[in-house]
Amino acid sequence: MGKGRAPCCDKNKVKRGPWSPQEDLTLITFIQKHGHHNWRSLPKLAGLMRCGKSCRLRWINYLRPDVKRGNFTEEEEDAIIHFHKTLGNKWSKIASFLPGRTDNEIKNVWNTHLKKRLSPNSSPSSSSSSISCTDHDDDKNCDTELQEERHSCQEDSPFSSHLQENCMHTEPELHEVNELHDIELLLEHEDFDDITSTFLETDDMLFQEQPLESFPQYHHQIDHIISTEFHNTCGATQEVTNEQSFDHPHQPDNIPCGVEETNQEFDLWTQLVESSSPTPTFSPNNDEEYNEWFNFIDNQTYFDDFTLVGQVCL
DNA sequence: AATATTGTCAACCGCCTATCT
DNA sequence: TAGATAGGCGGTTGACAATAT
Repeated sequence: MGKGRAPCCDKNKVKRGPWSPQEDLTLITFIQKHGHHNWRSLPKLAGLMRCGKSCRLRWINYLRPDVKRGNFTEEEEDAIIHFHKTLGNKWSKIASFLPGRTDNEIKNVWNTHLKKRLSPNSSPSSSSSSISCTDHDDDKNCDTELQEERHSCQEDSPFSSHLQENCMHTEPELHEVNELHDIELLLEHEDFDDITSTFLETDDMLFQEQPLESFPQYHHQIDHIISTEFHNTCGATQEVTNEQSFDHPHQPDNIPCGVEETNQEFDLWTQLVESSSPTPTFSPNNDEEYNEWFNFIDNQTYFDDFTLVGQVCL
């Protein structure tokens, strides 16, 4: 091997730059159908001319169903400032306290807004440099402080109550909701609005049932995606929920089908993907059709045997 | 109205770490 | 145990939009 690492992919053969709607749809559809066991091989299997890393990034930062969109609330910004004091530029760790927010997004917000907000008379680095654990090689201390932070979050949080709830994860999170029972529990919770408002835009409809018949032109494709083939792909011995084909934020990579990943299973996954019918290609004829389909996909976060039971908005 | 400047954020780069063989 | 590989992370870039001149 030559000096340095081999590139993860041949840069001459992969597309770069902004993702097209068509590519987004292809990626979403593929992951909905097969999950993602191996980012490197995923683009090839999905028929995308993209680097695996690019697919992963696009999925995690933009397409993943539980990504929260929209402006940061004051509570979230305060949280970022607070945790940045403790953790420094550990964006992924800070993101673990803010459900639905990605490290990339938090980093951008810090660099574009918060740094300036704090900087009029004090240098941006001063806040973090004063904390011992910002040293990158001191992760043990950081982890200790992180745990203390989580602990303090339960007792004496500097933030509002609903942020505490997010931090504590005591209530069912939306990305965990795939049972009507859970939804009912959520709806019954007295602070339901507070809880959901941290995940959803205010005007988003929760758990809005959307009949497949509304999209006759895509009925066949949709039906195909959520067909029993999904279950077959995941293996017959496991009780499978479609939720499990998605990333769970800030936890180890989701293992489709809820099984421990082994190489054998990865090989099996690859074989199944290759042997299964190709991921449907979507060719909306116009913007309207595209938007219709894309919105529908947005709403198709969780399925339960062909029945749409929940929505996590983008 | 045209141009320059500034702000925003998605995407890329390259390094580090964990895991596998 | 060492080398290879994939995933993850933080820093940076560049395209585009918004605002100022």
